[in-house]
Amino acid sequence: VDAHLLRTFVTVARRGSFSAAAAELQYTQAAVSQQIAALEGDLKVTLLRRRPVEPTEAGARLLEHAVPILLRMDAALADVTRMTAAPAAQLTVAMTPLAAALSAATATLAELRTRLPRLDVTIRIASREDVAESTARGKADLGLTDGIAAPNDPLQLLAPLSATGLAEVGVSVILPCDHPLATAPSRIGLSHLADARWIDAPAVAPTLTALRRATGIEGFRAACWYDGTDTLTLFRLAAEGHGLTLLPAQLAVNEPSVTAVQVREPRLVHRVELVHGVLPADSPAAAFAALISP
Amino acid sequence: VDAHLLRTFVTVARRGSFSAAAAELQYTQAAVSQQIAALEGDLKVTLLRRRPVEPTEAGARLLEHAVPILLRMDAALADVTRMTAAPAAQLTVAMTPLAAALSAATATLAELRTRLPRLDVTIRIASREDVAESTARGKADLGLTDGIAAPNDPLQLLAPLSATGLAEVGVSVILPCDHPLATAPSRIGLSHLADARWIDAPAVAPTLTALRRATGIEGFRAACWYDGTDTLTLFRLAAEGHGLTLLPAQLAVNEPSVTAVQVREPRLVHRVELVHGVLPADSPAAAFAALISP
DNA sequence: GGACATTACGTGTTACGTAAAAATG
DNA sequence: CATTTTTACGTAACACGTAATGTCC
Repeated sequence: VDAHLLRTFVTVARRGSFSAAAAELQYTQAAVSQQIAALEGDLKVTLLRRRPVEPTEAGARLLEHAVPILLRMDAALADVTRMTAAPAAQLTVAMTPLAAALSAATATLAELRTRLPRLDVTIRIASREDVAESTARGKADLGLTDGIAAPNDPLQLLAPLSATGLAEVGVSVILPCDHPLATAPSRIGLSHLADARWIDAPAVAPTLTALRRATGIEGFRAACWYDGTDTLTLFRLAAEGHGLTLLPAQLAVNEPSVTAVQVREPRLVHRVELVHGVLPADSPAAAFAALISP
Repeated sequence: VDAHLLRTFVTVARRGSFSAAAAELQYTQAAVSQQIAALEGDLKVTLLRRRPVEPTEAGARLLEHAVPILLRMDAALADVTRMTAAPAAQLTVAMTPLAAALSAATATLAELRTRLPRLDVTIRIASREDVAESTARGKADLGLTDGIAAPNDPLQLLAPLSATGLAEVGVSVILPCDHPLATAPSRIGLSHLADARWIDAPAVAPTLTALRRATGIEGFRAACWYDGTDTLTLFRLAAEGHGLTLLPAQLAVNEPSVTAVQVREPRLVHRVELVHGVLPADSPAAAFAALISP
């Protein structure tokens, strides 16, 4: 039961093919076959059905563990090596679209760029998963992520990272201007909207799963899916009545086709957090964190 | 960067000795030395100071990752093998003292014992860490743990386990009868007590850390530590004025020397959760879970 | 000097690649 | 029949044990 057997198992399951996994991992097909056989022999369970290659029930269960394990091993490696690595002349910050919009991060990075001209600053806008994963794996020095939560509650992140809260703003329901509720009282309870049509836009807005968890209400079923990261597109979908979505009011002020109605109950905030592994002293990453966190 | 290098590293760090770790892991001292050398070579960092053997800064950081990684690997192994293993004639349930007191678990187990006389039922009372860990590792089939949280909020468990809430009761401050607050209004706000003397009894009562997290208030400093698992002893310590503690009121009714004053604010509950990995259908564990959960 | 960690060296196992066989659609 | 996985086998690397050497209280 070795770690890199898990890695090839995960790769085979993801790619759905022994040969493809072998190519990705720089192995022979035969080697991959042997590794899977060894793993199945150790556990005395069939993990994959062949032709087509897909995980069995036991394999699926193992995947649920293996993916976080491998992520954490990469994080451990990145964390430890970062402690000794020379302070790089490079700073990569990954952030979700809303984290960028709701924090002073991009402005602070611009400031840092002028103050340290020799520093190579890179910004990566990505989904929440990508931000957490690339920060944990050390592909980014810092991450900025967002989500909804009760006031002062930290976000629940999957990856093993330190986190500090940066900002909290109220959340609002984005409605088409001609929606019946748009002219209603300026604040609204979410419980009345659990049965409405919602847009699931996990890369931009809070996920509906997070919404259910934060409110404790089932419902919030998706009528429309949007996998992109563009806020404008999301507004247009909302304006055209494809469903509701939850965004900070300040983002909607310049959008004439939609109205933002603040959520009164339950008490929720849209929260931005800075996440990071080890921050070596005197590193650009530590400088940025110090600039942005107070 | 192999998993079992991590295992020997953790063992060496815990035991504080290469030879002791070698004895525990059934290796030669030389083998352990080589493994640590290999790990340090891979990471290009010194992980341990020798004589005395203690982790360096980098080593300490690695430990923070390594321990959960190894726990999760054991959990993965236990989970997958449990899916195929024959339904055992044995049922081991680990629980914290308060989980036992606040749930019908022991009664249900007694019932199960009479209904399935051939079943070998074992109860293990242990600390929260032990319950979580032994359940994750498969040493126990099920665990019952407790803690304080906001109403309907799940407990935050470290181990990778499924959890279902079983019970929630109000929390009360346990005071000596002659305490000034004992005769005061029957409900009290916790914020007034942040600066009081508290007893840290992590195995029985909620940990003070959990208290700070749940209330968002710093403070709750310990004036007295109790590592045991006995509720009566904790009551005596509270009665003698060594400090306050937080327990469900119903446990104090038969204790003449202490009074329980319910906590009014913030809204907190003492919550009991059933935790488990995979529950094979038709297993005694699944039967118990079905009996106790609705 | 004694306990403990490291280095040196020999050996058995393992893990991979090449190549041939089997299986599946 | 072609593509993909499995099996067979040779080789090279590795990881461990034994034993000798080094090092710190």
